[in-house]
Parts: sequence; C-alpha cells; structure tokens
Amino acid sequence: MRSNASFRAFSDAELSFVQGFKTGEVDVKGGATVLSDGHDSAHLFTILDGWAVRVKHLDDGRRQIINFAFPGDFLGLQASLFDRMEHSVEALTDMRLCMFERPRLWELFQSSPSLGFDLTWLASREELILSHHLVNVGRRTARERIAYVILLLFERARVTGLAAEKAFEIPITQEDVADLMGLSVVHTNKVLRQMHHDGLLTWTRSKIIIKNQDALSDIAGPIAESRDVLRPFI
Amino acid sequence: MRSNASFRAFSDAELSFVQGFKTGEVDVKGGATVLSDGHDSAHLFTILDGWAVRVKHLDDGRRQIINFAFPGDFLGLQASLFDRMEHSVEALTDMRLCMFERPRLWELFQSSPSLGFDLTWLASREELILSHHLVNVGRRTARERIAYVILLLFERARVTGLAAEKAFEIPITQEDVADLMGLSVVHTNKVLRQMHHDGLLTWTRSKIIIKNQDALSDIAGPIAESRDVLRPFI
DNA sequence: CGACTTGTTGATGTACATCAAGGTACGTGG
DNA sequence: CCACGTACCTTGATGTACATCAACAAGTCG
Repeated sequence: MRSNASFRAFSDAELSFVQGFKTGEVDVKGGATVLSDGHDSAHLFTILDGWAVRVKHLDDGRRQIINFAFPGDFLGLQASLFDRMEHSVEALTDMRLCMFERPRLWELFQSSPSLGFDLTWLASREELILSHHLVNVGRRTARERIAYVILLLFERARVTGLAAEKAFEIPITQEDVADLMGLSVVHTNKVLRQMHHDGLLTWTRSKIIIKNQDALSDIAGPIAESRDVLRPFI
Repeated sequence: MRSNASFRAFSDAELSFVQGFKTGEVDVKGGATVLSDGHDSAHLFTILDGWAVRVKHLDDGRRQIINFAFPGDFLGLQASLFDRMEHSVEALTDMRLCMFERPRLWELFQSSPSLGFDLTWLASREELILSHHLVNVGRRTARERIAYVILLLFERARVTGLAAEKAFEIPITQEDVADLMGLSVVHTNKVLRQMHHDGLLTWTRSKIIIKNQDALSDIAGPIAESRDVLRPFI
C-alpha cells in the first residue's frame, strides 16, 4: 500500500493507528454490489485496488451514475453519518477493499486529528467532483460532457497505472459514460463516433486511445483541469 | 446563535473553543459576491443569517447553480483545502457571517475532535445533496425536477423560519430554479404555470403557496424526502 | 452452439431551448 | 406626480439537441 503513488506519505504513528483501526481486507468480484441503496452498513472501506461506481437506480429503470470510485477513495461514509445509503456502490472490476468498523469512526477523530482531517479532505474533494459533474450535466453539450469524461478517465487511469502514454484500458462501457452524463447510450455512441471521425480519439471495446488531447481539452473546457492534489492516506 | 434551531447543542468546551477560533462577524449585502471563482480566501465562514448560492459561471454566460446555502452552512472549505475556489458564492439576501481564520482550520482538528467530526459531517451532507441534484438534472423530467426544488425550498424555508403553514417567501427567482436544475427560464415558467393550473402551487413574485403537497411529493419522488438530521454546530 | 453484452447506424419523435414580444411591479430622478 | 428604466414573469412561434425505437454486427461466455 505504501508503494501506491496515489496515497500520501504518513507517519509511523498514523500507520500503527490505521493498523489497529483496520479489521481486515475483502475481495469483491466485478459486478458485485458493495453497498446497497436504502441500507445501512456496519463497515467502512477504502479501495486498495479496482474500480467501482456510485450509482442511483430509479424505480422505473432510469439510472444515474454519481461518480466513479478508484483506489484511495473512501466508501460508506454516508451510511455511517446518516445511517443509510442513498445510492449503491457497484464494483466495475474485481476489487480489494480495506475494511474498517464503523463504530470506530468517532475514535479515529479523537485519536488521530490528521486522519480526521484527511477524511474531511476526501469528503470535500468528492463534493468538488460532483459539482463539476453537475455543471457538465446541467449546462454543457453532449460533446463537451463526453470530452470531459474521457479526460477524467484518462487522468484516473494514468494515476491508477492502467494507462500508457496516450492509450488506456478501462472497465467502463459507453453506457456508463451515458449514465454519468445524463445522456442516452445511442447519442453517446454517435458523439463518440463523430469524435473518432474528427480524429480526436479511438474507443474500441474498453480500450481508449487519445489522438488529440489538446483538441479534447479545448472541448472539455477548463473544468476538466485536474485538481489532483496529493491524496491523503485513508 | 444558541437559540437557532438549526444548530445542534454543543458543550461549554466547544463553545469556548469556537469563541477563540472565531475572529469576528461580517455583514454582507444581498447580491454581493462572498467568495469568487478562481481565487483563494484567507477566511472561512459559517452563515448566521441569510441565503446564498454557490454558482459556477461559464465563460459564455451559461450559469449553473451548484446549491443554495442557508444558515448553518459552511463556506470556503474548498478554498482552504485546495487553495482555490472552483465556483463563486453570491449572497441572495443580506447576510450575517461568522468569520474564521483559515490557518486555524488544522488547529480545530487537533483541539476539538468533535468539531472536526462536524466538519466532515457537513462536507458529507453537502455531497449528499449534490448527488441528489445530479440525479435530478441527469435523469428526471422538468416537472419532476421543479417539484423537487419547490419542496426543497419549502423545507429550508420552514427550518429557517421563513415559512408559515403552507406559504413561504423566498429570495429566489424562477431563473435561479432554472439554473439549479439545468433548464431555461422560459421552460421553467411554463412548467410552473402548468403546475399552477393543476392546482399544485402558486408562485407570485417570491411568494410560494403549496396547494397540494402530496401531489408535489408524488411528482418529486422519494429523493425529495428530507434527510434532515440534526445539524452540527459549526 | 445459442445467449448475451456491447457497439453501431438510421428513422422517427419529443422535451426541451431559443427567439420574440409584451405585461406588471418597483425604483429612481426630474 | 409622472417619465423612465429595470427586473421579473408570461406566452406563443419556431427550432434543435437530444431520446426512443428498431435492427443488426461483432465479440464473448457458458
């Protein structure tokens, strides 16, 4: 874990505390539901490996992805603070999770201010990303939204180590992009084809190649600029 | 402040700490910009009185409201954690703010775990609300979205003490609703007129009367259910 | 091998945006 | 007090970016 570049360095004191706080690791199969809407959870998780989505299913089948979740992200905080999930978390790939006991969350704040601070940092950062999604879905065209998502995924894949120079593999379908950005699959596909035709990128069966990053950035706009500060440990 | 029902009870220790942490109060005129996009801020605020919006202005004039902000809400956390605002905060009404020094944020976590915990709670709750907005804007019809906002505002006005039984005054225009829910003003107005015609509500110049709350709730769906837990002090 | 998932494409439909015009309240200066 | 501007709301006509429907192609999997 220490070797993973997406975590910040942490002190020995923090390390020993985290070791005590942690109750084990779990493996989850791709496609499984990690946390489910409407339920509570006795555990908190941080992602050690694998990708997930936080997703809201409406009763009539409509589906909105709230955000992707990557290694280093924290899962289940809402269930802990509000006694109930308001969305589900579903594994996109096989995952490895670090598990904590929920009742000890309060203990964490008392014993380790720095880790408490990190938690606030994570929650605030997640909120920042959701505000970006909201701006995109609310006020930007399909082309802008999709360029934004592509760059977002590219950035994340790079950090996670899935990406080569300009090409990367992702466990994401076009339907996922559509459900994140409030579009239909069909329209998403058409925009993607158009972008392909314009020489911006290639998307073939979960492999994406960026052909013209500058042009994509222009379309995506300043909101896509990475605010990728060093991420806290937890 | 203690008398305001939207804050939780707090201990004497917390009280004295907060008194020390606080550097003063500020009054802000309605319409003023409290925090501006792209800038940093040397201060953090909690809202003692008045309403605001957190809003993103795109270069071509498009405008997305990220959320409303009410008494008890915390402003400027993002600027503190990420050294830069990614949206502006604009006062809708005259406001009274409680001001803190940003460098002392870290001190807060060290001295008072309970207040640190509250901060995480607030950040997580804001994230929860943004996820609701995202689901609405991404996957629900104009009518659903607007019913959702009406009930949201009604709930907030009640807590803030602006609302009578079924009628309330708000410092919000139809344009604000449109910009929150990713709609045009014109279409928002048409839906509102239709709702009026259907006997659901009346909206006349910043005064709203709920005529049929059950029907509105049905349209708004379960997402509008208030998750209104007791709010922490800070 | 069929069943299923994912991607692709064209035809058609519609929920929304945009444009244009006017109406009502309220403020402000003469 | 009136003339004027301005902010907000209202309504109809027109346009379009998107959704929906339908069909098929190409993997992939048990």
